[in-house]
Amino acid sequence: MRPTVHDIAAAAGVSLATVDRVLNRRPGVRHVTREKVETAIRELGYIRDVAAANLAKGRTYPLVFILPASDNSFMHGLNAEIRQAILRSPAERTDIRTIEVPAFDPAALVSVLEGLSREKPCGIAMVATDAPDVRAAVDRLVRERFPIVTLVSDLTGSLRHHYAGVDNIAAGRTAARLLGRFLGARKGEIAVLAGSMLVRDHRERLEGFTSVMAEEFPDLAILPVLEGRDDPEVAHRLVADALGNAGIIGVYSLGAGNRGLVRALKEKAVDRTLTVIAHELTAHTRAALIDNTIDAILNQDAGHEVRSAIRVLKAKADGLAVIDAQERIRLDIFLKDNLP
Amino acid sequence: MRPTVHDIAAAAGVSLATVDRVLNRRPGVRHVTREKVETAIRELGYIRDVAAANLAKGRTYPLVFILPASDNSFMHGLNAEIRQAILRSPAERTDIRTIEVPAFDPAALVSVLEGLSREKPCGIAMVATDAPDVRAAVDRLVRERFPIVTLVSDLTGSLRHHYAGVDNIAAGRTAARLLGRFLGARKGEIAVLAGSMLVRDHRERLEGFTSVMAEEFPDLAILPVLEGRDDPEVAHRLVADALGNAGIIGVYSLGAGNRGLVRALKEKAVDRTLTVIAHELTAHTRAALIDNTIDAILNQDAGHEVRSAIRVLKAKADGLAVIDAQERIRLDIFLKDNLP
DNA sequence: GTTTTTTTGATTTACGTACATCAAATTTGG
DNA sequence: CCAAATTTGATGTACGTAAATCAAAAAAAC
Repeated sequence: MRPTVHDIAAAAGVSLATVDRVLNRRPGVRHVTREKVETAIRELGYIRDVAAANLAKGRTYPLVFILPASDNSFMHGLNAEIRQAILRSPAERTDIRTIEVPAFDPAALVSVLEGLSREKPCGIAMVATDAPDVRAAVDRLVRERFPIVTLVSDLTGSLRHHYAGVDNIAAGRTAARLLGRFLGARKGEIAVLAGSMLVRDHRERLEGFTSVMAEEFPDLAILPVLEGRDDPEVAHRLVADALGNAGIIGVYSLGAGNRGLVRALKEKAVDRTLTVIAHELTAHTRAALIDNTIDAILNQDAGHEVRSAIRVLKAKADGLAVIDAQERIRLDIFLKDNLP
Repeated sequence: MRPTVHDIAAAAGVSLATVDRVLNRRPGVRHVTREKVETAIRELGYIRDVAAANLAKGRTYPLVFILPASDNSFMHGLNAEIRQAILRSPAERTDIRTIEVPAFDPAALVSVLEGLSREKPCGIAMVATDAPDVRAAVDRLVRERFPIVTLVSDLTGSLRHHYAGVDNIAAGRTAARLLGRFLGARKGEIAVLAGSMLVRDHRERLEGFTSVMAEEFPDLAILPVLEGRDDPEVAHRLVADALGNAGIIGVYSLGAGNRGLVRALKEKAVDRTLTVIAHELTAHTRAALIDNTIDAILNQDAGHEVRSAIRVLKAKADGLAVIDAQERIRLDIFLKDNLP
């Protein structure tokens, strides 16, 4: 049988109350006594029964998710996954609240973060906007012992405990290699459609993409980036215009707004064999992959990201270890054959 | 606050004991009373606190993993992941035992399964060998209310509750499309290295591969399958021989034993531009991907499979729902850029 | 050595559920 | 209508931990 607090007390020759004081870092224990207890804990291999502890504490996990108010399929999906998680709240003892902040607005994000230090959630998940002020606010909260994970978009250089999202540089590199290999020995130009270069994940994807293109596919020239602001209408216009250029043989869409991209491709490129790689599996991109308008989709699974963020925050709140391999968010590559 | 059994008792106007009888399907409750309680449960939205229930029951989950005694990297990896899970046992209240059976030996597997119905584990995970006897044995255990999940290799047509593994037909199709697209417009022959056509997952991968090749890449001819028995030495000999054929421009290795494949490629194909797709990310295939000997690796994550199997078995044992999207084992596609 | 402070022990209640026991109430059969 | 059988209630203990109280013991300060 697994040892309990009683066994520890007996082994250390102290009372239950003292063991409790040590376990829960309560004051009033002499150093030598604390050592005795800790030795007993180590020797018996005691592990606190988290379920029993949470029961006794009546613990719940108030969590806050901070999301940008962006109107695109991916963010809608992310929201939906958080709602699913809220439905599971009773069973998971979580109490999840979402806060929407204007997208790409560091000041707004900072003020929300500052408000949180009064509210005392036991964990914060946030889609980070990359700015020095935000980094400072996050670091401050971490120092106040709030568990924080970044979601989808990271805040490198900050003290956040974990990042629940894909490696966007790797994603861009992968897109480049797929596109390059699919195009074989052909020469030509590549159009790149992004949302905005103000967003870190988009910048990173582009960075990864261009570096592999430059290193390994010198016959493919990358045209100036089209910034579609994740808006289908804007994306449509930009892509439609760009396709006037007959030298384009490939397209990489690294942001959202793919509905517009697909429409432009169907209107302007029926007679051409374009190779197209896009991000995020949505109803539109899925249909386009199936009808061969798109050749491959790179995806991050919003459901996994949300569940992982919750697991990590709970573990941090309890001071427990996380299974790193389990929490790595993988880059999904979908061809028409392995769609879920 | 979440309603408790006390609230249910009060709402239904019965005693705690009666609520308990209803909740735990104990006898001695009149039909009308049972209805009253069930109504109260529904109306208050009562959900049993599984942690408290397990605490009270002193519940553990004795689980059995049945694995083939195969000596290849993938099975070693799977074993390692199960050992990891065993290390987590105290925290997860599991009690995991593994049983090795001779590979590809339905009779041995059946006799192990029959032995289990006496041992009463609360769940069984097994790498299935595809045979009618096995199917029958599994169905028998399912009828005796044992939760059963198949691992890595499925047993379609049986009553198993869940399959923790990838869709191998989709994997084969994906391999074909990747290979076809990478080869572009080139014509030539494709060598296929398998472990054994007696294993269902290998048969399915081949089936998916050949069907996409036939449909979409008619210029590529598939040579007769080389059966390497997942053995590096055999694989090396077969591939080295096959590479005497100068018409070969691509290789698909759908089984294990890739160490031999890689060695053969390095010896015989230095001067040629072969496109190679292999299964399972191991130290050898990873190195080969990085040095461009292999172009893409398809992988199933053994850690995810094991953890998913455990989660599903526990949920089934408790009669709880599983999050389907979370338990879908995805096919990983690795290029050298998105290696973990 | 006495007082003050700090440390430790003993004990109790609580969390939400499971499960057992025994008595009381109700229903059923004859 | 009575006896037997069934159903229900009341109650207590247990699971492993948290957290509180108050008394007792030990250590530190004077």
